[in-house]
Amino acid sequence: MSPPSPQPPRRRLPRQVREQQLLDAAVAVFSRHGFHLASMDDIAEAAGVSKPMIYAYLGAKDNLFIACIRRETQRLMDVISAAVPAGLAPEDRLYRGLLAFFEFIAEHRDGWIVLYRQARVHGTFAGEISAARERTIVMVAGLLASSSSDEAHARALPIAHALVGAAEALSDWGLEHPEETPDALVTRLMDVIWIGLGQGSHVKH
Amino acid sequence: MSPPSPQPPRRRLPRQVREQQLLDAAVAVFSRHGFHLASMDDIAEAAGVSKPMIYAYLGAKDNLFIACIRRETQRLMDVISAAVPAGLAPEDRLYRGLLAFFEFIAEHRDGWIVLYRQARVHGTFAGEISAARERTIVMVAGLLASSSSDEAHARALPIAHALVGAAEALSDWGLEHPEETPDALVTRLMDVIWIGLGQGSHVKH
DNA sequence: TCCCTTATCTACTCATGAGTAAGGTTACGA
DNA sequence: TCGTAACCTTACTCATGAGTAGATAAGGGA
Repeated sequence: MSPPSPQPPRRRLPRQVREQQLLDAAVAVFSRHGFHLASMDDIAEAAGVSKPMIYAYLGAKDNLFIACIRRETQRLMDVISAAVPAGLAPEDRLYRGLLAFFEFIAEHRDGWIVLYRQARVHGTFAGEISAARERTIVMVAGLLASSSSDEAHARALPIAHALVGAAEALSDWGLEHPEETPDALVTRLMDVIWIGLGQGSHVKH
Repeated sequence: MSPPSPQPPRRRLPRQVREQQLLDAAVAVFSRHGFHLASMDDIAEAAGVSKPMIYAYLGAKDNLFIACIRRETQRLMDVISAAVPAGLAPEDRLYRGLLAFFEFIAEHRDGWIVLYRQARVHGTFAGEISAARERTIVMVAGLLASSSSDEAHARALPIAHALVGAAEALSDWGLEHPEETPDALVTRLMDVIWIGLGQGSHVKH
């Protein structure tokens, strides 16, 4: 009998590469199982590496999770910022921002939404997310307010909250309907918030 | 010196009363710490009772959590159903439904939203919540669709998702702004979804 | 060729918290 | 008054999983 194949050959990789692999694995596992049910062993296994590596590179579980959140929020922010150039009409800016958002979600299918919701729930990480979320909402409020006065902004804030909530919920729905393009999602949402349901006989058919 | 008061006199209570106390305590603790960080000991202590009581009355942790969700969703459903009598115009039905929702949240301040989000996140309980949530959404879609044809209903569904998401997000915002009455919240939301932001110069000031 | 730094592993420790066994105590009915 | 059933407790067991100590190997530079 052949001796049990001694070791699967350990490939040494430069730190930065391994780190990204670890984050990829962590995002996947956290999304699937949730923060608490995801064990460090699971993540290590998913990354094809042993547990102490994670501690060496990304630190304890909390840190690892925060690192995931940071990387993913940053990606989302970058995508949206890039999609909304200054100097467009509010309607267009809103449209493009929403489109970028829905496209991002569609690309990250499983990962993003779940990870995001995880983070909102646990008090430990809520700060991390609410900061990013709050920035988004303020930005959206900026798009909505016609004048740049403080008062206009204050009036727009709760509406921005509602709008962001609507976009999140709609992207949830979109995940269950893969045939729905991001563009179609934006149109649905814009129809409601820009035109309003009161026009004509509610939802047209 | 007085001998240490031997025991705080144990009050024996009938099962049904104790059960409700346990659920109250569980909702409070789950809301504050989240499902996983809430220990059965915490809950027992909050209820002023020892751990095995929980197991005797409500069963294991999962069961206890589901019992919390069931009781609280039922309460919300009851409140909303009662607030939306048949035979009103869609706009009024929508208005009253939303009002009931915001009022419920305001009354349950800490408890509801957090508990609810918990449940949405964990795969184990997601089914429990999505059923209730789906029912709500279908109901809202019914309010929105002008005709009762299947097609009209299908068109209204994603909008209902967005609307429910918006209401949830707005109630989050409302919790941070206690001076905001439920009625004011409904008005803000109705202004957006019924009239639309495109009218006039976006958000008025 | 031989270091020596960096990457990586195996094999633990130890706290926490779910769940339980077995027994004490109170109230109510006969 | 005396059971007896329902209520309630103390004091455990035991699995799980976070985090770590210490050894091993790979590969680039001298």
